Amino acid sequence: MGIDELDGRLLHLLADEPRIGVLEASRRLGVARGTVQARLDRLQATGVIRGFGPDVDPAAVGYPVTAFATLEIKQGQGADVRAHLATVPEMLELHTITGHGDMLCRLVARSNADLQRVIDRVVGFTGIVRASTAIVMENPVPLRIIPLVRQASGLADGPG
Amino acid sequence: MGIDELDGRLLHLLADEPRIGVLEASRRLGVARGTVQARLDRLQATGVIRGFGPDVDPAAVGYPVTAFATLEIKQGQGADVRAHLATVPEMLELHTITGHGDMLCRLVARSNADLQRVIDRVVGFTGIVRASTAIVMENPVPLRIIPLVRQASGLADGPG
DNA sequence: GGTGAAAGGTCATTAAG
DNA sequence: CTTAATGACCTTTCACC
Repeated sequence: MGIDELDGRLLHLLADEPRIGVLEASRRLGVARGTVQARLDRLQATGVIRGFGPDVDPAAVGYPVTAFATLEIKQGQGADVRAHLATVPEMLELHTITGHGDMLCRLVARSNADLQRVIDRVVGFTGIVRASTAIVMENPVPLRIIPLVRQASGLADGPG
Repeated sequence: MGIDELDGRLLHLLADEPRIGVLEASRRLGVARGTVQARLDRLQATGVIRGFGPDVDPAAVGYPVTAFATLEIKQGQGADVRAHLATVPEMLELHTITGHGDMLCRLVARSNADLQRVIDRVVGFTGIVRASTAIVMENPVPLRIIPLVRQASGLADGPG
C-alpha cells in the first residue's frame, strides 16, 4: 500500500521534470536503470501514478472563471443528476458529499456572465432542489501532490 | 487566446496516450512532425499545457479520505492563513471564494479519524473564525478536462 | 553493453491568412 | 507580408533486447 523514500524521490523528480527519461532519472537518484524502470512500472501498476496526462489550464483555453456549486438533490434522483452533470463540459469535477448539500461540483466559465449560463444548465434539471455557488477569486494553492508524497514516503523537506 | 481544432485533437491524443511520442502523434494526426512539435511548444509557452506531471492518486499512497473545508477568515488575516495552510501537506488545494465562507480547501486524510487530526491542524490557527467540512463519499466525475477542450476547440463529440 | 529508434534542432521551400 | 506547415538532414539520447 505505501510508498518508500525512493518512490517519493522518483515522484518528486518526475513532477519537477516530467519529460525526464528513465536513464537520466536513474543518474539523478543514484540507482540503476532497472531499478527506476521497475519502480515506475510498479507505481503505475498499483495505481499510485494514474497517468501522465497533460495538465491543461482552463483559463488558458478561454475559461478563466472557476466556481464551486453545492447541489441539494431530491432523494432517489442521484444517478440521473450525475448523468446530467456529466454531459456539461464546463463541469470539471463532481463529488457526493456529507452535510446539507448532497453534491459538490467544480465549474468553469468564459466570464461571470457566462457562469450564469453554465449554472442554469447545471441546475436546469428536475432532481436538483437547490444550488448555492461560490465563485473563486484567487487560487493561492493550486492542486498539488508533492507535499503529500513527501509525507507518505517519509521524505524530509528540502529538494530531493 | 483560444485553441483550434488541431490543438484539441492533439490534447485529446495526449490525454488518451500520454506516453505517445511526437513522431507517433504526427502520424495519428496526419500532420508533419514539426507541426506537432511547434503546436506542443506553443501550447506550453502560452500556458495551455502547464506540464506533464505524474497524476498521483492520494488514495493509493495511503490517503483515501477526501474532504472539502470552508473556512471563515478574520479580516486582514488572509495572508497569514494562506501561509499556514500551505504548510499542511494534506491540504491539496486552496481557493479564496465569494459567499459566506472566505476560503475553500481540499483535504485528504488516512482515515475518518485521521481527518480530525488534519482539520485540527488546519483550523488550529488564529485568524480562522469558523470551519465547516464536507466529507467526500463518492467521486462520480474525477477531475477532467477533455470535454472542455472539445468545447473550446470546436471538436465534435466522439473520438478524434 | 550494443543497436535501432526517436527526440530535438535547423533549414529552405511552399501555402495561406 | 507575416505566420505556419512541410519534408529533409543531423546529432544526441534513450528504450529495449
